[in-house]
Amino acid sequence: MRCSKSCRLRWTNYLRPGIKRGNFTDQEEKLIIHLQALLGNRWAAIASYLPERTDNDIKNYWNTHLKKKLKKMQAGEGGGGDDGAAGASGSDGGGAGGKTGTGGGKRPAVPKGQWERRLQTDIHTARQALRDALSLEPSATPAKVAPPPPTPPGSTTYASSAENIARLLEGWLRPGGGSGGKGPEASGSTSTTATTQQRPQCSGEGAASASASHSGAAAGNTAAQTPEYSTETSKMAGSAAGAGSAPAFSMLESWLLDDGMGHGEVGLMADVVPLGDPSEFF
DNA sequence: AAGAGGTGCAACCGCCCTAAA
DNA sequence: ATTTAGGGCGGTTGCACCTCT
Repeated sequence: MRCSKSCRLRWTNYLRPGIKRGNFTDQEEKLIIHLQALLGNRWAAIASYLPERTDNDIKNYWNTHLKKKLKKMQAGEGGGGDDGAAGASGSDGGGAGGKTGTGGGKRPAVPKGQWERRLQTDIHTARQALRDALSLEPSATPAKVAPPPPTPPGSTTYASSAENIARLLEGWLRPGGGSGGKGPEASGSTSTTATTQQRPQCSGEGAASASASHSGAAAGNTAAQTPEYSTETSKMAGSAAGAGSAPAFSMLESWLLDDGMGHGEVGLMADVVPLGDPSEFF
C-alpha cells in the first residue's frame, strides 16, 4: 500500500543511517536560525549544513519550536513592526524565489539550474549586502550603525535577508564584542567540511546513494560540480579560523567582492561565516 | 480518572525539474 | 517534440502522546 515515493521518503527522513534523532543542541539551533534568516525556508539547503538532520526534521523543529521562540524573543524586546520570526521569515513567506506563495500554492517560477542559480542569487545578495554594509560605514566606526536602507518595493524578495546579512556583518565588525566576535570557530565551522567529507561514505553502497544525495543535496551538488572548492575553501577556512575574526572578515570581504571568483563560493560561507548569538540578529 | 487542549513528528500532498523512453 | 517516471522540495495534515484542568 505504499508507493515508491512514500518509501523513499520514509528512507530519507527516517530509516537512513546516520540520522541523528532527539533534541537539537544549542549550536544546531543557532545555526538553523541563522541559516533560516539567510536562506529563508529552504530546508534542504539548511539541512545540508547539518548532515545528521533531515530537512523534514529541521522544518518541523522550526515550525514547532523556533518560530515560537523567536516570537517570544521579539515580544520580550517589545518589538514593534515585524512580527517576531517575520523578520527572519520575510523570506519565509514568499521570499527567495521559494515556492511558498501561500495562497496560490503555485511556486513562483524558479529558473533552471535550481541550486546553482539559487546559490548564485544568494551570493549576489550577500555581495550586495556587504557592499551596503561597507558603504554605510566607510569610516570604520562600527559602533555606529546606520539604519537599514529603505527597500525599494520591487526588490523585496530578499530584502530581509540582505538586511540580516548586513547586520550580521556589522556585528562581525564590532571589535571583540557582539555576536560576531566569537570568530569562525564559534559554531558552524564543522558543517560543510564535514558534509563534503562524510558524503562519500554513503555513496558507495547501493541504496545508500539515495540517502547520500538527499541530505546533502546542496553541498553535494556544489562539491561535485566544483571539486576544487572543498580543498581551497577548507584551506581558507582553516587560515581564517586560525587568524581570528578580523582576517576572516577581510577574507570574506575579498571573497564576496571579488567578482572574478566564480566557483566554490558556497562552501566558503559555510566554513567561514561565524554564527553568533541569533538574538542580535533579529 | 477523564476530557480538553496542546505538542511533536512522520507522512502526505502538490508542484516542479530532469532524464529517459 | 512529447510523454512518462523518478526524484527534490516546501507546506500541510493526521495522529499518538503529553500536559493541564
